[in-house]
Amino acid sequence: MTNQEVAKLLRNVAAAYSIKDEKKYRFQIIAYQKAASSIETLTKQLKDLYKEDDLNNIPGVGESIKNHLLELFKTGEVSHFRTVMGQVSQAVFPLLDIPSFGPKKAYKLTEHFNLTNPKTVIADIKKLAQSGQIAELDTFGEKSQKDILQALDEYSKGAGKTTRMVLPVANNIAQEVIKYLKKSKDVKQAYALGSLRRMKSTVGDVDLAVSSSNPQGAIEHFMNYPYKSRMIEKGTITASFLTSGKQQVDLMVLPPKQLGSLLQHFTGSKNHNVALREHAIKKGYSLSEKGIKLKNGSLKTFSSEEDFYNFLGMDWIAPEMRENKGEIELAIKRNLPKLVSLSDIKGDLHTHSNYPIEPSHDLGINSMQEMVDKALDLKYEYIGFSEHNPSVSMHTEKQIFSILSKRKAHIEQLNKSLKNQKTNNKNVRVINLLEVDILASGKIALPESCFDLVDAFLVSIHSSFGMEKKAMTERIIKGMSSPKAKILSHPTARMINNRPGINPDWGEIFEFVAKANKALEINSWPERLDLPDDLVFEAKAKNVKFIINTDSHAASQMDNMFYGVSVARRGWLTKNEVLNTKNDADFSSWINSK
DNA sequence: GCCGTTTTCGGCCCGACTGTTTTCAGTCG
Repeated sequence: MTNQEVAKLLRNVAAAYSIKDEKKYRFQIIAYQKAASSIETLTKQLKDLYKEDDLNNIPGVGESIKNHLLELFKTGEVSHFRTVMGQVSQAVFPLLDIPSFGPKKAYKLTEHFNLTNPKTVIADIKKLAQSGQIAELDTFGEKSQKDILQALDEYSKGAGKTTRMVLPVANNIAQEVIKYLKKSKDVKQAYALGSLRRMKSTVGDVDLAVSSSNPQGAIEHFMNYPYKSRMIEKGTITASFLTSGKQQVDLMVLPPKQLGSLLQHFTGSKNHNVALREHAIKKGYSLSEKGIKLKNGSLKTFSSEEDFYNFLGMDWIAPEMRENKGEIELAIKRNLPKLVSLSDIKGDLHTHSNYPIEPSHDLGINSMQEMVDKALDLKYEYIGFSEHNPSVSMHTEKQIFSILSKRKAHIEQLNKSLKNQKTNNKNVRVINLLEVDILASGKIALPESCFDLVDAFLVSIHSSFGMEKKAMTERIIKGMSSPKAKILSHPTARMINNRPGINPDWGEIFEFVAKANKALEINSWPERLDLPDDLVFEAKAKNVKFIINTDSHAASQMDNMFYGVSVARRGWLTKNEVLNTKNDADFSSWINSK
């Protein structure tokens, strides 16, 4: 059972409790939901923690839920859960992933129409709505019935509560809508907030905030956005619509003097905000998007987010850190890490040119010279070319040696001409790297005779993703043990929304990497963002060093560095832990070290 | 059911919007 599935199970238990008696079980419901969200963000599989007898340190999981989990992994089910969930129709649960359906609505419908089959319940509800029977139900009406059909229709096309966009998709929507918003005289400033501002690897819906002295006017303008498919809601300070691509955009508008609390509130995360408000209660304050309610009941407003945090007795916290992982405590102690930023980056070490290396995977589309020009634009001091190794099955060892010899000479020639061209103190040095597969056996996909034709390897996994934990761990460590292997590229090999990624013992790999003076890559490709931020956070605690790379297959893609830096920031990395913030001389001495 | 820089008992974030009501329940973030 995966963490996702366990989390869903706990949420279902919470839903069953709220159906039974929401008041009576109020705090159990919150506890189960908290445990679910905590389990969802674990970096280790619960099942592994269970095997290692290590279920004691999961936040939100106490004695009671821990014992339920023990029973779950031991026997495959939990008698307490069965009792609680058995009191409602099993047909309730599939409905809970449909937007606008909560426990109460799902229960009322399944109960009244006696729906018991979880496999057909969605189709059953659709038929009932189409035949007009739902509108006749108490507390339902024509509009609710229509809304249900709408929600079911969108759900069938993939719009569930859990579907999420990758960052560039969300970013494009946000920029489009912001550009449109700024055309209105009622819009002073507009910002992208929520998980997009926190740069989470995926975004559920696009949250925007506007400061305006005429919120109604701003909302009207927002609602006239030309590329929307339908309105979801529209109030006096908030509104939402679905874009033509069926992505949800939420807006909140407040006057400029309340912009600080608005930014803070709408950036989240939910867990960060809850923790911040619990902290504020101890001081006698109550926080909301409107400002801070003081003990005497008056509302203090903030035009800047910095002032809002400062008033609570803490430093401003970078949005990427706002996940309630201890950032509030550090902000109070005025001891937050100074996060790495894009301008700290001095080189990109994972790029693919179109140099004819006859690789096992894809080539890039631009020449080395074109990629170098882009590196100069970005004011880098160095760029590493790391095309895939020549295909081992298609070539003899001799042929590979010949290809790599020519490539080495080509790079040396390129460096020579770059040195002579040096202008305006702008120069860049080319580093001769190679991305080499770690085969299932742990062997490197390159003959040893060719090792000296390259300065260093990025090693990576491109096949046999499903290996057992222990075998996978050994494979990676063996692959990284070659003295030339300095960087483990896109370590989990995940593809967001597509492939889950491998499951080795990360703790063991982190220890190896730190001890052997090697580095883990943070891959900036938006569908990868790999190492994922939560594992970066863990690896940092084990003194692992990182390199942020773009994995570009075209010069223009080197701009993706921004996304990788965001992953690093979400993992709380400072400049010291990111090796490609070093100057050329220092970086060179690391990459050539044995 | 969880948790501890006021607590091993007694607390537990805060508000917006809609559809159905005529003061609220349900959902969402």
